[in-house]
Amino acid sequence: MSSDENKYLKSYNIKDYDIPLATVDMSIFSIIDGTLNVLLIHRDTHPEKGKLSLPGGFINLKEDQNLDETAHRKLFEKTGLKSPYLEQVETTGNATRDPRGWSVTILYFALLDFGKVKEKALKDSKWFPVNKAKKEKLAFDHNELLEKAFDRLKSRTSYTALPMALMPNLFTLTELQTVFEIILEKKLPIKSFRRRILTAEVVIPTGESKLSGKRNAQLFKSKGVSKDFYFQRPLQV
Amino acid sequence: MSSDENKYLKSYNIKDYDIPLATVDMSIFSIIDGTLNVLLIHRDTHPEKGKLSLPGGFINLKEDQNLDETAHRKLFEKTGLKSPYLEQVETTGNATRDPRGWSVTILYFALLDFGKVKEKALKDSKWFPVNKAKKEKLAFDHNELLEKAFDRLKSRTSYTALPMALMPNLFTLTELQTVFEIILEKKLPIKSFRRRILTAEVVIPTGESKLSGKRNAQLFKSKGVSKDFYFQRPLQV
DNA sequence: TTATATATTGACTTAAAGACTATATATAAT
DNA sequence: ATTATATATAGTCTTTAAGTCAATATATAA
Repeated sequence: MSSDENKYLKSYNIKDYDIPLATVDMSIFSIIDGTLNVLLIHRDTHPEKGKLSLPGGFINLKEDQNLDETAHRKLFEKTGLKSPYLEQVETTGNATRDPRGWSVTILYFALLDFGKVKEKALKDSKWFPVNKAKKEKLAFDHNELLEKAFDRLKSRTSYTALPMALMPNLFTLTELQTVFEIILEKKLPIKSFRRRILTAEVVIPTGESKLSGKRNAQLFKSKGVSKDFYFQRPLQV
Repeated sequence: MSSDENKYLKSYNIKDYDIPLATVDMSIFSIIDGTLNVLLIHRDTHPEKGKLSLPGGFINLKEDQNLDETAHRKLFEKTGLKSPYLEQVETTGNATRDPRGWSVTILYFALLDFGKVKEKALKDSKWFPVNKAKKEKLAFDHNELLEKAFDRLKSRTSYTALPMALMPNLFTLTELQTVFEIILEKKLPIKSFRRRILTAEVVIPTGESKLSGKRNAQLFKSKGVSKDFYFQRPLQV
């Protein structure tokens, strides 16, 4: 680095400039009782005090090395989970979304198995079925953010195996299909779904089958959920 | 708004907090002489003075109402164009990418017809073939940003008609196919490509055909490039 | 008039999804 | 034990859009 640049950096003070607020917000999804749920926070500080919002907050410049760490930190605070599926959705920034001024938020969504959630009884947070959450008047522009996150999840579900990240360690293909159907809000053809999952080899048969119901079903486990795996064709619309 | 919240907002001063820098960077692509090019800037200010970088910069809290406006403003400054195709790619934020401190950048890519570029002779900016740009040592983490933008363009090209945004007003199907091939870095089957474009009706025949070469080819114009149009199936890999 | 290059179309093949039917196997009722 | 019932699982035909390959059309140039 040149001494010239060094001089510049020494005299540089970020607070001499007008810059926007920057936050990370997230839609944390899980399946509870056959319904897609999202975690909402009851805000007990200004602004928008008293309203429900998506979990999120400021980047901690000391603790967070990067944005994903901010997201993971928030996620851990609210769920006690270290490594659920996490994906960045979109960044929204404008002059009006926050009464404190120009504000930018980086939106993530997370998928997790509700059975693994540690912090089930945090007083300020609560799981809402997505359809109910959509009807609430959320803080800031969080209704739009929730919609964007859900749309992204829905879209991904039509050509990836992401919903596996919502499943418990062991699951049947019927259970997996049901979760796909919950997200897509429509029924899928059984044979087609099974063939798709099986030929893609995104799932490992445990042999150790069996479960509830009438005829027992084979139990599978996920081979790992990757952002980069795509089925050859999307599900028909 | 409660008077309580009013009081909070009055006492709120963003400069009391540690917040990251926020910038918008963009990969502006166009086709020049049968090659995919990207616009780079010769930096004449600190930091990273003297290096090449993607165009971009700070959000202007006074002028820009939202992030897309920031991106459009930058784009206009560098190309003189008001409405090329613009799409947000991803946001990168960490403690190390900018020597001034924790920094967040929202990455966009733009596609435009080079023939429409007004500002062809800006002294600080220059078009580079993407393959050459990749080999340059760009400022900050802009090599990674360029790669992300290009990867996104490539991916989109396999299941959308986005590359139409790179075409002049009138073009033949062969010319369009060539642009797809340039981006995908591989040949495509002719018959298949034409059928795909034609049955999707993303293009309007002008009747007024004719052009260079041996046998004359029909001229088409774009029906408009939409982020939300998807072919039923992606191109085979 | 013929050669050549590029444009354009016809028609067969392939792959993965959808649709429908048949079979298998568990529990519960008789 | 036998039968009924529900769910799991597999077989197979159809459909659709892409890939493949070959044939035809129409400019320009020799």
